[in-house]
Amino acid sequence: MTQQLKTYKDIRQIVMARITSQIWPVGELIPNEQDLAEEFGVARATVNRAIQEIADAGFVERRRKAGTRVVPRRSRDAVVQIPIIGEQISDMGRYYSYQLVAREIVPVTKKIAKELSLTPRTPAMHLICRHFADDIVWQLEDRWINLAAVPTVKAQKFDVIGPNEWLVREIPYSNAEHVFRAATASSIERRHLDLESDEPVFVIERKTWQASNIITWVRLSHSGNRFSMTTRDEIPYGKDALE
Amino acid sequence: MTQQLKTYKDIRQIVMARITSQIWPVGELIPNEQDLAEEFGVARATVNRAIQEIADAGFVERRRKAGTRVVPRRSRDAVVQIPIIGEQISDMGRYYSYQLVAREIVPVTKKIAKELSLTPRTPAMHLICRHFADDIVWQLEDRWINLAAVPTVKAQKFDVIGPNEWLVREIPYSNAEHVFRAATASSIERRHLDLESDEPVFVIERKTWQASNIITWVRLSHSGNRFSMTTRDEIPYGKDALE
DNA sequence: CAATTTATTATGTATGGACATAATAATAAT
DNA sequence: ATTATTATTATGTCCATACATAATAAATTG
Repeated sequence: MTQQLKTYKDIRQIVMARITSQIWPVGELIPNEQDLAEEFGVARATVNRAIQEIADAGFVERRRKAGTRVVPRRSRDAVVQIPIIGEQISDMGRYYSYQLVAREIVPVTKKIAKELSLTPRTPAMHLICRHFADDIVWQLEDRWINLAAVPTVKAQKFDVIGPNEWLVREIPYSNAEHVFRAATASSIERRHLDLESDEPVFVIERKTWQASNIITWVRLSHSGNRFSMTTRDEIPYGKDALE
Repeated sequence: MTQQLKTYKDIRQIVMARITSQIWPVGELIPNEQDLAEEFGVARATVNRAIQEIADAGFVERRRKAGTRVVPRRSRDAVVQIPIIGEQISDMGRYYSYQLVAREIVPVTKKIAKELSLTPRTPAMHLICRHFADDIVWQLEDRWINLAAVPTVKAQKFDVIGPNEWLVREIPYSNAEHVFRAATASSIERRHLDLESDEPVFVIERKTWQASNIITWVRLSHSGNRFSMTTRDEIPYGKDALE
């Protein structure tokens, strides 16, 4: 009521509603910007902004001259938040603590050499840490750090702050690759994760790099019985015009 | 060379580089739009568009009057693609096939009643299917469909096309919640997934709904030894100006 | 009829100007 | 000194217009 003129958010919301309600079904061309601008009583630039964002979110495809088309719902994306471990545990309302199990500078194994793109037997820093939620082991961290990429790491003791926290502060912007898998627990994991017999582990492996320099590789293991990852993905642009 | 004037993508790229290279470090205010517009020789609207997108990607925070600030790298997001199973297997260059193991309309169990928000013992469609890659079982699908939300499902036999494919076509735009976990194989999974002894399973559970109507709940299980999920997350706006 | 050129069209991007809005700072009033 | 008012500032949004660009359709040519 208080609102007469339509904003680009209104238009984004209306267009999105027409797509999800299949007024404009999958495969269909939607009206061009000029027509929509007239319908809504706004400038073409305003319509353009609204539909651009919908296209960025992947619901329509736009091609010059051809127009804008509703695309079939592609493979679902699930945005998984890989949380900072301490924050995650605090958010659960539990007490977080950290323990350094091992810290050594040793030649890389063949597998790690490959992961870090180093020649075999180059020295690297190897760390093993445990992360607790209320005195229950929540995560076992098995990490290798490339000394050439992060020379300052040699001065770090990691006795009070964990390597992840330190690295995020030292190298805030890096690229990453994650692998998620279910695995049978290794002997190290059985020793440190306090597992029931035959309990599987949920493993997250992460490699991070910056401009082709591989910085670190880490394997994060969790009790299969106690750990899961959840994501909730809602169709965007639902009703933020009412905000 | 061929390019004299700066586009909003150029500016986005330059600003992003200054952030990742810590010329503008975490916590710092960056110059205001007017100043940047003058520096780059463009209109303020152009700078606005560039920085808006960087803000949407979560690298800076903008507040009126206060200005634009580089934010600390928050919890990592990993965008996991939950693929359409058939496409995923074809993309691996393998032959996809599908088998319906069971199809029945039965009262829901207590657990499923909760997942689908139904009163206990309401009838629902229960399906068990197997998805193969070159005659190896790749995925076991255990699905429940809410008959009230999708009445047309009763006419579907699912003998040649899988329920997921059918549902995506029937209800293209729905919200979803995913849970990923590592689990010990159940007897059904051992029977149908062709597992080694004590091999864990990688489980994806998905619930989908549309406007508060829960449509379906599904548990997708995979061999822990053969299955993993990978994501690669790169810092955006690196060099698309060179495209 | 096929191949090439030209016109048309929808989207993509930029501009300068305008006004709105939220947050802060400065000022005035109690 | 505290509180209420007013000014200032950076971002948020919109407009009308202009021109660029990619894709397609139409017209022309060999």
